[in-house]
Amino acid sequence: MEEILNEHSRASRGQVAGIYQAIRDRICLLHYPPGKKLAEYELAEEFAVSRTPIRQALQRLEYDGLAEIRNGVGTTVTVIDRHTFEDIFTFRMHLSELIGDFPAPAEIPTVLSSLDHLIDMAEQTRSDRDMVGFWRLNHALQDATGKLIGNQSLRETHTRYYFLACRIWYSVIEGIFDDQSADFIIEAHEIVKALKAGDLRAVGFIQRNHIALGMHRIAPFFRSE
Amino acid sequence: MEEILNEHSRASRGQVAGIYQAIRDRICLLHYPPGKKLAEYELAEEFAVSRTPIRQALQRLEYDGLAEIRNGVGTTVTVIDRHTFEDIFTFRMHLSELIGDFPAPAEIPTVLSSLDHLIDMAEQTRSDRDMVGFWRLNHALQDATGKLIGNQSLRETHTRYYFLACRIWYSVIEGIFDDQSADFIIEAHEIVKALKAGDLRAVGFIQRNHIALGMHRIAPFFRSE
DNA sequence: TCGCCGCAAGCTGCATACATCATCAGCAAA
DNA sequence: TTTGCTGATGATGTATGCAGCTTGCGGCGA
Repeated sequence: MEEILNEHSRASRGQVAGIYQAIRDRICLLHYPPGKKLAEYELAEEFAVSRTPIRQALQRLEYDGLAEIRNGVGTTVTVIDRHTFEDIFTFRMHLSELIGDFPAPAEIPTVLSSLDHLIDMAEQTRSDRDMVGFWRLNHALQDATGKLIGNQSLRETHTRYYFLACRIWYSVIEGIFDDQSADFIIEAHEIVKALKAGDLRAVGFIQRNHIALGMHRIAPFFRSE
Repeated sequence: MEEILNEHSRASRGQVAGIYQAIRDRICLLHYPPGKKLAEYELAEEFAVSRTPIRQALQRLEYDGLAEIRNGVGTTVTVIDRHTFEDIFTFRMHLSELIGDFPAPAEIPTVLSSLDHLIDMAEQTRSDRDMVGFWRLNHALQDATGKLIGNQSLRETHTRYYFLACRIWYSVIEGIFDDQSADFIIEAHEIVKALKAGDLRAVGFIQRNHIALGMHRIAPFFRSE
């Protein structure tokens, strides 16, 4: 399988960042499902580097809560139980509510144009049932709304827990794709409307409601497990 | 100079955690002031390990936002400007407000007894003008309130940004010790009262108000710089 | 005297070898 | 049959040497 993001092509400086991102994306896309063993030596061979930068990337992933390193045993992708799942989604809902408390730092027209583009692509991936494309659009939406957050700490945390959460809904995306992609487009449209009205607080609430929708949509899959 | 927390005494297992904690505490206590160079080789010699575990600890500190690693230059303690300072404190205020939204996971009586003990010690450090002791009590209060947070993600974030913030007020503690220590004791008492009344939401608001007080107390020091 | 170029020193980034730990299969004794 | 020991195995943890980057100083030329 090809790389989702061909980031680890740059040669000397900052290999770790690219490797980290590549592995993180694989985890989020369930190419590396929960419980999957992440052997340092194998990854080192694949990325054509030594174990050292791989270890750095894995340690960052552990710090993110995406991987678990046990001495003498190995590194595995973390398994998320229902309780943790609800914790993360609930927390993200609260975070989104805070967005409106800070003035937007980015230029609104720039964000609006990227949102327009994003909506167009979303219509396409929806009709194509392109899961990976849809997943990347979620990244893009996350990126766009992140630019509207006027508090650096909130923005960091917002991003951090997005990456913890995105792989969860991706694990059940097959069963909820129609609803989820429809809501995605609605969400993007609503955000555009809110932005045009200059109502940043509404953006946060729209996102919060959307996270809640996703949470209730995913929850049944956890109960059945 | 002796270690503040003698954590790096344990031999084989998890050296990194102890080293990380030791360096973090030094940064928070301004033993390593902003801009201070953290040379891997020196630290390796001091902790009697190789550069490898030192590098791990420094990378975690960088991820925390406490250190900055630049290739070919060195690792330095980050400098916090006024804007970042306000971002962090404001965000922490919002986080504290969320505490009341989740049921307390810990047993209240346990927390209450540790708070009682904490108040006694606070009176002592206040009359002794014991800055380091006071700093450790802040850690303890952070720990105690952390046990009241019923959402793991919120708890993690709460702790994370505490460590980013605590070194800031410590840098000006000399000028505000009397006010700060007095408020600390008041805060602890108020939290005890709120807990006895079963009003967890009040705990969050008390903490929020206290963070705001600290923020306004520290802000003038930034303006003069 | 001023400015530019190049080299050298010091630091982090990376690769590699070795140490240590956790696990389990296999065997022997109760 | 069960239990407990033991050695092999494969993983991560650590030490160390070298490569590459950044910076500053000194020398050289205008």
